[in-house]
Amino acid sequence: MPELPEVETIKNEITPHLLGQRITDVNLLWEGIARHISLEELCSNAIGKVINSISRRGKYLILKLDNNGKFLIFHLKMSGSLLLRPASAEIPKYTRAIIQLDNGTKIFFRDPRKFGRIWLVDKSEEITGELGPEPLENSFTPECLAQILAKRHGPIKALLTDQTLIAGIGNMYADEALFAAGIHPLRAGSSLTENEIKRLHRAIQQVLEAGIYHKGASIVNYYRPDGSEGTAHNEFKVAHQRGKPCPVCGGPVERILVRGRGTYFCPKCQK
DNA sequence: CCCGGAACCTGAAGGC
DNA sequence: TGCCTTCAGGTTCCGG
Repeated sequence: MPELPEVETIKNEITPHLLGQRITDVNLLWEGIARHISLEELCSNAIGKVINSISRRGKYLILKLDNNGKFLIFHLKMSGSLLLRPASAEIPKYTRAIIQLDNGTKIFFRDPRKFGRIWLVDKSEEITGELGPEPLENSFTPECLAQILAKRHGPIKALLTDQTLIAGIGNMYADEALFAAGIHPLRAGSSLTENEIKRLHRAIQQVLEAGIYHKGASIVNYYRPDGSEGTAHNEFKVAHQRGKPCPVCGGPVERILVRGRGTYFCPKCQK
């Protein structure tokens, strides 16, 4: 599942192939992927335009188009991936959209489950405006995290994955961060001590940076733009490790549901 | 405002 | 072998 480290990896790896390139064609194999705009409007606003910057905000990928200053925005949701292939390549299975560039590269937006979306907007904030702070930016401090958690009584696991509170953390990295900080996923956000918040803040940054360093986690349906897999999941200590020994105490990793989401943790190490 | 649960989707996995 | 049910989770929407 693409979360912040996966989308950051995709951004880093597509940038050299996309930056400064002109879009020569847009093809939708499933029109629902761009349901917020008509096909005609999407094509007329994208074809002929040059991609002059590529950025990430939370789990969104943002391409800024030259000439009209509009933004082409992707969200891969749970099962999406972007593959870059030569124009002559066969269309990969589950391709929902194809964007052709004038350097001969095709961007294949694959998405078996059809959750992914494409938007074209005048201002990127129309899509990303409600997102919380970027957890890897300097402005995201322990005090910032403390303010976010104060007065919130929901389980800390659910708060960490709420994109309006902090942008980019999903199910896998929330579990890893809580394990690294030694905090039980069902603790109320407001119950965390100052010390626990400091540990959690540090853990969030560490697990996300490790994820980026290992080019993302390929648990299911995540591929880098060249089709290869990331290796971050090999470093996971609890996420998707049900029944395996906790690397600290050796006890079995357990799985519970928190807000309907599978949550992996060590009941001995996380209080 | 805050919280929790259903819905959107379809491939994979498990039960019988 | 094969049909059926259940599960997976990022985000949005809706109800309490």
